Amino acid sequence: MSMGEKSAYDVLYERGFIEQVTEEEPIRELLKGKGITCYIGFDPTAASLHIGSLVPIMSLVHMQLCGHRPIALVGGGTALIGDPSGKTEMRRIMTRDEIDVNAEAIKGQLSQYLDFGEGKALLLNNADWLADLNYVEFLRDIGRCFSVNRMLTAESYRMRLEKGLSFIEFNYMLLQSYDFYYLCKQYGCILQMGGNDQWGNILAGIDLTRRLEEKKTYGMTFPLLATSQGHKMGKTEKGTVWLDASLTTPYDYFQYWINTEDADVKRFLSLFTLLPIEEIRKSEKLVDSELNMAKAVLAFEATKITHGHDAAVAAWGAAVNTFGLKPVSPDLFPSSSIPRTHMSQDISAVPTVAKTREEFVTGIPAFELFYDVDLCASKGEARRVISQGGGYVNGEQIQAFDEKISIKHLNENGEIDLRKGKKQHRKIKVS
RNA sequence: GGAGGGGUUCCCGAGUGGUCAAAGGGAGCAGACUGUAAAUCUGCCGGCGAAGCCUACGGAGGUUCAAGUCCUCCCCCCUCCA
Repeated sequence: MSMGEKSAYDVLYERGFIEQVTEEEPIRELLKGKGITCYIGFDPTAASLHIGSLVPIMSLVHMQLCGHRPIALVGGGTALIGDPSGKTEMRRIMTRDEIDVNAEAIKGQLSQYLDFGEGKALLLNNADWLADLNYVEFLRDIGRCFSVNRMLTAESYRMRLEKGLSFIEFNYMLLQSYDFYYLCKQYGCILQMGGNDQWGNILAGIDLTRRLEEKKTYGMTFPLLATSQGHKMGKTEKGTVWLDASLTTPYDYFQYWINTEDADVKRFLSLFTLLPIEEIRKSEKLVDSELNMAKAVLAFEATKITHGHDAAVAAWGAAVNTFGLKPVSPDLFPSSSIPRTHMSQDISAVPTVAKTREEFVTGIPAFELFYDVDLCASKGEARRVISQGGGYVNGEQIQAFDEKISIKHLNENGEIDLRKGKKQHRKIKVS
């Protein structure tokens, strides 16, 4: 490795990934080399990962880029139990089938980010070794290594002792510890990473591995993702932004990032893009329209990583057309592949609904159309929104909620542009 | 197993038998101001609708002209005691 090259630790540190490590110096040394095997677990509690998982995912991406071997562990087995960490109450217990379906979907998603080619990374499911454990054997071999007294002092459990904690959840820590032990033994994994709420579970795994294998292992946690407003972006929050294109379109995904608060731009560029940190640092002093360009770059690069270059370009193009997004100056973020000039009128990324010409001959009341194209969740909401001045056809504010939208609103391309508020567009293609 | 306290609309949380689609806060949506930002202010915030109707307060029954509010049984959660 050449002198100037950054180690994985340096990269993760300077990009703001590291919240806590078990032992800073040894880990720093360890990551200077190559071929370290590390792992992060992903819970298959939903059919798709969401933005909250992006920090762990990106950390694995960096590890791989630095020549290490990440293991992405889908928690098909642990999900059967339910992790109480960071939860204020017990989660619904999921069925085996639900979890299996989710686990498969998540495997596919992780493949978008990591190269699971031979020896480069591993994609495992802990159901493979947890589901068939024998209870008595497990208690004798693993259970004896855990002190209940000590477990009760863990923050994640202490919190739950106020509200109630079931025995099944109390065992989660043992299973996750067993995972680490297992991965260490089978794959030589010596570093477990995860969100900061995983700190207790990670420490427990390190202890177990030392007791059973007499091997030294390490842990690292990431800050839990929140906006500078303190809003969580977790999956239990409203408005979840999924990584699956069918749940959150690339266009909406792009829009999510471009709406980033000013104060978060630099941090998010560091965490969610692969742009060189030196270029990102320069974004700190950007203001006004240049800061918005930085947001465009953030949105573009983040969308590219998740949905690919073409989808990112399409989403960018739609933003240019719809919001008059300015092209990014060539001297800002030179490493970004964001298009720097306007291109042809491609706003295909704006959700489009096909309609027949007949439907518009007599005209359709605006509120019904808003409901129909899914801009509003109910006709009642549509009435309210339009009555309050939040409805637009072709950029013109709609005056009455039952105003008829008809063929006279068609533009030269045979389209009608509907808009709710400032940001939510829907295009109607009439044929 | 015993005693007590709870389960309310997306979340938290108030709720005297009628004036409860249900206070208040948060989230969300829209308007103004802006930079597709934040902050702030304003309006909205179960569904369908012209009035009005329908669906909701853990579940099932019951009392009543009328029940989130009373009774019975069941389910779940919490606290203390065993």
